[in-house]
Amino acid sequence: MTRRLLLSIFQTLLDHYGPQHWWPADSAFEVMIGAVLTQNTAWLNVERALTRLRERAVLEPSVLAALPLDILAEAIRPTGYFNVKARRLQALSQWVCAQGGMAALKDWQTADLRHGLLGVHGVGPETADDIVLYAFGRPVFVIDAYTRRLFGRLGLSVDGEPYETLRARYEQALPRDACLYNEYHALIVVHAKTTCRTKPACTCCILRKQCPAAVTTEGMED
DNA sequence: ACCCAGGGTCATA
DNA sequence: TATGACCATGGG
Repeated sequence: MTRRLLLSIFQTLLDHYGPQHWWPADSAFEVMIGAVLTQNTAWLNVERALTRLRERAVLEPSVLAALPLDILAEAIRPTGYFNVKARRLQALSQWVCAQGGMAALKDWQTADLRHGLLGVHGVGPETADDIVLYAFGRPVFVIDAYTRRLFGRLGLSVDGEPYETLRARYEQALPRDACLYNEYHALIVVHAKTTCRTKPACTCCILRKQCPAAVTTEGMED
């Protein structure tokens, strides 16, 4: 696993798509809410739900923590899984309040933040890392389905590797830089949304140069 | 009509 | 530990 290769891939994506300035939100707490709402859900629908929450003036830990579940579920209806996510948002909001609010959480160590978030119902590894990186600006490398697919195609991982294995490997290979991880994950997502989903894409996209497998699979694509 | 989207939990073997 | 069912709306 070469740092050079990972940085070269990053540079190619950055040159092509430009800085993404993630996460799109007005506050750290809104990042947390968005992270839960976007679970297996298109971001457009998350924006609709966030707008509805804003209209109802409930985008605050103490308010959300006490909001009746049916009201909350109705507000986030556009994201799908609204009953499930209503409970998750409430659990997360109650946890934030119990820890003394967002300001108190900003003093926590990165590992404690991660561990604490993972203890909240409905917050798994990816959602926790989205929050740690994009709400608190800590250097954790987020692994999502796009990351798995891209790095898999580039020959940097194999199918079925556990989340922690991948995260540890990429964090070890790259400098521990929150700004780098921020842009890298955002660029992977943007790239995935604007490129082919079904083909071994590195043979037909801007990352062709960096893809060792492109040599062996060359000619198989149209 | 189909597939999938910036996942996670829970029950089962 | 490893699958599978389930959650559910909206866009292409």
